[in-house]
Amino acid sequence: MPVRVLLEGAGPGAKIPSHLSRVPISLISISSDYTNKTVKGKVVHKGPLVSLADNFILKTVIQEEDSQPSALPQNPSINVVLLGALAKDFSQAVNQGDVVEASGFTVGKSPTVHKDKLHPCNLLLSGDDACVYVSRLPPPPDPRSPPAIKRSSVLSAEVSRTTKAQKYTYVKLGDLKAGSIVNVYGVVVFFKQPFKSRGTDFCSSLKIIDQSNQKIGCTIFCEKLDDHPKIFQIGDIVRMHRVKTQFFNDSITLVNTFGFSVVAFDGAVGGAMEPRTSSRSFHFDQEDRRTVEELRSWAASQAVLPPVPAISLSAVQPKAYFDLTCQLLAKAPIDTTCTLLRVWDGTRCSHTLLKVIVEPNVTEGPSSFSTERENLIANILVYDNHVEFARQLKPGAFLRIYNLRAIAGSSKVPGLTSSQSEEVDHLAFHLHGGTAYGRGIRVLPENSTEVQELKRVLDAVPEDDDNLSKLNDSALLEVWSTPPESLDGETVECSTERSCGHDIQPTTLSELKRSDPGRAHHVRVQLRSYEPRRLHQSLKLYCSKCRSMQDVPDDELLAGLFSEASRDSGPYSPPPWALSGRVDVPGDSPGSPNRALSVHLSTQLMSEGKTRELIFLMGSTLEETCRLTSGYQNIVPVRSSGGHLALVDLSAPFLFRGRKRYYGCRRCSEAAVREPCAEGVELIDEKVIAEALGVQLLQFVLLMKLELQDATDTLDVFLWRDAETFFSVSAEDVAANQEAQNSIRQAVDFLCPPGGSAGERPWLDVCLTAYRAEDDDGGQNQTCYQICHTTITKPPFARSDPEPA
DNA sequence: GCTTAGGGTTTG
Repeated sequence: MPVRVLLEGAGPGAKIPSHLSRVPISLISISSDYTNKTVKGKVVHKGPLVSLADNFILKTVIQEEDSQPSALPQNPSINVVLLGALAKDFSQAVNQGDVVEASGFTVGKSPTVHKDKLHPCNLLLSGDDACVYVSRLPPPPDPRSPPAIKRSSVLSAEVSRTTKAQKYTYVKLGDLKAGSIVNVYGVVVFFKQPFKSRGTDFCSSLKIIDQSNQKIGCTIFCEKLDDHPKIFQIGDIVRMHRVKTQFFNDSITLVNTFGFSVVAFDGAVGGAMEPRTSSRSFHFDQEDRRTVEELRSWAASQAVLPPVPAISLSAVQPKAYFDLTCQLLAKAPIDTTCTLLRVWDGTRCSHTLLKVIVEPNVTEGPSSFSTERENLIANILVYDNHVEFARQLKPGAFLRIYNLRAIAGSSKVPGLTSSQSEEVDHLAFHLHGGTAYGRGIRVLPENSTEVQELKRVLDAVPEDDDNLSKLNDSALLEVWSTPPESLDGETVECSTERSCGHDIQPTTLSELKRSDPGRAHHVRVQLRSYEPRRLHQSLKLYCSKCRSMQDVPDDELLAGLFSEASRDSGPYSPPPWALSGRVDVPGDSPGSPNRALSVHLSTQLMSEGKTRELIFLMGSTLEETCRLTSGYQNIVPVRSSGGHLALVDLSAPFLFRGRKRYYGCRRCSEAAVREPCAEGVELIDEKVIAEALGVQLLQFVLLMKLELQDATDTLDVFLWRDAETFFSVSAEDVAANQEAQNSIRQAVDFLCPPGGSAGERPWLDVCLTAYRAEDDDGGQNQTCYQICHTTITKPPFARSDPEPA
């Protein structure tokens, strides 16, 4: 068994072999030998198990665990690619949050280092030597925790749970009876972050609802914060195991009981199914996935959910209560009941922010910032019970602060010296004492979508010394933010243009929703939001034959496939039409040696002198293949299989042409290595080669879901068939070059500025078609909308190219 | 040892 689960106290044999010694992730490098070495880390990302024709591959990211909690904002993380049975076992046995130790790995260069900024190397685990150990250790000793006997009982409960593979049943909230122990699912409509109770535990308070429309209050007592529900916002979905029902004030409430566990999920329809849990093992199958999806779509269609009060600093108005997602830059104690948190979210508040003077030398983090930066920093005063929590926060942490109050110009702010005049109408922020209204602070995990989104906004803020582009203001904004005065009015300048030629009057979204499908419509709208937020995920591979759509594999996965393909090169006989030889691949750095790889060429092409037009290349790494594209127009990677030449698995590109890579459909291709017919063919391109190889060529497409908005309603529409027209970019270019990717990012940021309010979003003239489509469950027909014949005409601000002063 | 809290008409 390549994945071994180690449990403390499980006896000999459940130990990592003593001849192995551990290497810190930070010290991993290409040149060293890692025989008898291990790498240990916490699984911070676990990718899906990808099944290939005769293999499995899985990508994960592990992070070095520091013995001191939260010493650094980020410990070193490294990509790990697992292949074969190991990938399958890992997928089943290991959960995000587990600590794993790997041995028998090889070290390669990480092809995604520029994108993910993780370790420059990756680990490849494949073959018999590779092994992953999963540590299921009890929690670190805690002075307040009960003696070991309790821990061991918790641990044995854990073991029996994992071995039994229990099937859980869930009770609908409308069917709860007092005096039983149940498992439930629900959508969160109210929550309080865990707070210290008067007893021994922290207490979380939730209210959840489900399709039975019954709202149920839940109280969770746990000593460890990590065992509490990880709720980030209203609409999140929780699954709780082993809660007891009891009557209080004439209604049923839920309280956790022995063996309690909870998993939380983002509530967004179509969002990631990333479980938030501290459980070391938990059951989650297709049925659970469906339950979460059903709750998501049910909640989305109901008006039961209170609005999420999350806004950015740019949208804050005096006296408002709101939730803020932000990064902590610095903090300073004010007095025993009050602490100052200095935070930002990358957006500029439209009101001047109050400055708070603190005593010198008490600030943790930078004590001052540039004037420009100061204008983006909100000063938050947290009081009473929150002071204790704030003390544990480290500058750099990403936070969500709930029920913040914006207060204009109070001269009574503690720490404001008497010599400082009252600053009228300057906004300060208060987190009042107590937990009413869910007041509290939560540290958001680095890998959460919330933090990813925030980082994107923060990254877009110009550097400190920049003489800040003044493009972002008045004159332009006024043009963009003027709402349409009438639907046919010419008063609004729009940032898109229709090219459909339909002679129809613009309609409102609410009218459009009432009309029958099968027609085209013109609307004037703003872009309220879009998915996927990570734009590279909008690039897909589409098969025009079977109409399937799939994600584009990332380089980490591809590198693993190439590495795997080069591993098992048994003897083979090249096809009769091929001329075989060797090609020198230069080393990747000046000192490193060249490698000679086997290549096969078409005799016919050779005879025509076309030696550089097409090679079949064996045993290359992904990187080497890419490097050779400068010398050969078409490179088809091949391997030996069953004594013959075969294509590498169709999960990998079957063809490299310059920076472009071409994929084939695994379902519709009957691939074999054959000689292309080059007679009378001007240009040997992907189509010629795909045809020769029996490959059904996949097409790069862009697929996004946009939420449009006008004064009457909002509407989810797809941008797919005409996505290239919309962005004036080809999907193939997006797949191959960064500039095309950037142009989409700029366009989207222009249509929907990060952190921007509705007033900052330009108006768009859009042509939509409405059509009936079967939904995923196969039964119900639903009306879908697609943007067509529409092009963005206004170029985004050239932020990187400010006007000379 | 088997409590703790049980939202909410919002302080500084």
